[in-house]
Amino acid sequence: MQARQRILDAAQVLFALRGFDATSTKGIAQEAGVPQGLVFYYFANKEKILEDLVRERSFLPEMEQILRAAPEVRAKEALHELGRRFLAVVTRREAIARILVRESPNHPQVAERWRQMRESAIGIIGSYLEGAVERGHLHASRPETIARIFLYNLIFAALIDETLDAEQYLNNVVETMLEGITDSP
Amino acid sequence: MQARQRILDAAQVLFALRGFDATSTKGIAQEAGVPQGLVFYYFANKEKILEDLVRERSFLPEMEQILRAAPEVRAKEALHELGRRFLAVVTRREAIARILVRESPNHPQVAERWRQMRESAIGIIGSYLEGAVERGHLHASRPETIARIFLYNLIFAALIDETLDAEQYLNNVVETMLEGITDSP
Amino acid sequence: MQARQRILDAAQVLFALRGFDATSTKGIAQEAGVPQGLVFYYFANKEKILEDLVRERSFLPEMEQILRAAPEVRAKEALHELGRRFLAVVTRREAIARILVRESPNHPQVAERWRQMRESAIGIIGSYLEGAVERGHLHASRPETIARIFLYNLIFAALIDETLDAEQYLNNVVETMLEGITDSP
Amino acid sequence: MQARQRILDAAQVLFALRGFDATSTKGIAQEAGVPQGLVFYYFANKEKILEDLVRERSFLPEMEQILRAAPEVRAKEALHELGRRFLAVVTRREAIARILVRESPNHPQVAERWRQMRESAIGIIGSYLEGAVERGHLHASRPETIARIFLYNLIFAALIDETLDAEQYLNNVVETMLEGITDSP
DNA sequence: TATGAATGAGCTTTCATTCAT
DNA sequence: AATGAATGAAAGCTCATTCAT
Repeated sequence: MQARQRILDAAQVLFALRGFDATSTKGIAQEAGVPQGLVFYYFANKEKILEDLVRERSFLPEMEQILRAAPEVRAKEALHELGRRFLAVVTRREAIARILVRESPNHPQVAERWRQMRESAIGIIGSYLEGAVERGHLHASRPETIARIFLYNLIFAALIDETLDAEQYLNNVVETMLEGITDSP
Repeated sequence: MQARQRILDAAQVLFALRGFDATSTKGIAQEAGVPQGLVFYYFANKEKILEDLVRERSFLPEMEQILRAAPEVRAKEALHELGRRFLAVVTRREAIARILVRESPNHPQVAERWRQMRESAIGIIGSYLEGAVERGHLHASRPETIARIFLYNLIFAALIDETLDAEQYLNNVVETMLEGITDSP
Repeated sequence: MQARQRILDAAQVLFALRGFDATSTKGIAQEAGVPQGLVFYYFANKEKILEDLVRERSFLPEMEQILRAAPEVRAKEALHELGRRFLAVVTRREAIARILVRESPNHPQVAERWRQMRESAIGIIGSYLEGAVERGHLHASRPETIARIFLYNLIFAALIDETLDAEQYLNNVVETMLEGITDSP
Repeated sequence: MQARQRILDAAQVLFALRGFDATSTKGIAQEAGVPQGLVFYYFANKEKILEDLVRERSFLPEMEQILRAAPEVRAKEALHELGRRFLAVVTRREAIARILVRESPNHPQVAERWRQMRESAIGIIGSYLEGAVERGHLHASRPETIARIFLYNLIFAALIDETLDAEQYLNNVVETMLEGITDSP
């Protein structure tokens, strides 16, 4: 049963690094240090490795827990904090996060899980913003859209645009969003 | 010479649909209606098909031209317009756009071209915002970051999150960004 | 010990259905509802399952008993009766019969058992015909060849030509053989 | 294109010898003296090799031609002659004939072709017998059944019961059938 | 310039069998 | 006596690429 985890570990590393198609099951077995045949003892086929990987190791619960633990502070610090925590989770689970992003176009199950995670995060951040609005800490008429804009930028910075320094970009985004743009009359 | 274009057409469709790795050169030849051998007569190897594809068909010039043609109107309408035009270009060149997104992690040349396009768009949108600020149509202290936030959201809506209606989300984003969030004192 | 019989039951079904080569020991274990390893606890290898199957379950004794019980009646009715009984035995033990036919070319032990069964049946039917000739119920100069012709046709109808209705063909054969063909002088 | 015939030659030999399942495509390539990959250049999959083999090389036309050429002689000699010719064809095309017999249970297309051949032969032999009856050379009320009985025995002798000398058994069968059995009153 | 046959490495998967417990 | 994990050879098949013509 430990072998199964070693196979998942290896698949996680290789899928994140080279992508699903470019990773051979033989390569997974080697990286895991198990004989080739054992891969198919634990997983019916290569696709199932990916599915089990995202099912068993998606960090949805971890992310929800950490986002919900965001402190009740003024809006600016809270956005900073939520962003930092999200980036921290993504960094800690970077391999899975990259797999979710990369393999979504080809694997509906992965796409669905990835969507759930985004929507969950948006829901939590949006709820927080709503609360802040109700408590008068914040003026914002579309909290959910703000949450979405915020999250999409964090995902982009952390997982898509490799040239960005995510931490620093986060600061920019938070300050820019709070300052806002104002259409002059 | 027409055969070469047919091969690129076929590759464009199949790479966008299934990804580079999952597309066979035989499949490209069939889709293009040309004999197998011809693919390697025009392209040294499979990788070169992808490289030529993004080199010859990236829509950087088209995008720059259309973004620069944005009218000098009030900020809100201008953002709407820029967003609409960007979405229009991406929709018209959707296959290439998807290839840029999908294949970037595995192909540095693709990643670089994709980065250039993003940065170019951000530059143009940022310049516009700066102009608007200078002309007093807009209050904004970080025009480039605003442009980045704006563009990343459009890319996400158009190419990554399949569940979003890009057009409608654009409206939400524009209005939300212009309204802004205000950290209450 | 019951497990062993369950394994033989499963093997009998699957070998008859798909053939020996196309049946996996894992498939046998599943069909039998026993763990994989148990198959090799009871049988040294896959081949031995087949050998034990035809050794323990060939219906030679059953067939001999039922053929020998044929009543002493007029030749025509007796042939009908012998044929019907043979078809009944083959139908009741259809799986084994099909295995004998299918696997004979690849497994000498199976071929030998199958041959014994044919020869035994021919012997019994031939003896009966001889008796009938001696008692003057029948004119026939080569009883054994008649028995052979008769049996081969029944086997063909029951196990080889799937388009034939064995029961009806039996009637045709009996009547045709009794009528005979006569070379006109 | 010569390579394709060599592959079919090799498959014919090996399928007849060991059966379809026990023959590897690698083995076929080796026997044919071609690289492994070429097998799948000419045949989409292993099954298709078998299908093309029986489609292109079934000896239906050859058999029909040779059976139809049977001389107009007295019934006994004619049966001998038809039987000898059938055995000659089967002997000359023994590999294909064995493949038809062996692979019918697992491959419907093979079974169908094999059935067509049997029915065609029965039709031709039956027609001949009918003609002989009409010309008064023969007394027989069920020519088609006689043809069927006759053919099944030849097939059995030639392809199923390895212990029989087909030529000699043919003589036995012809004489026995012509003598007939007579149910004494 | 164009082509289809040829090539062999490598892929995913299956499988009979072994073995520690 | 019973079991499920482990093993590695071999299977069918795919594929990018080469090459003679």
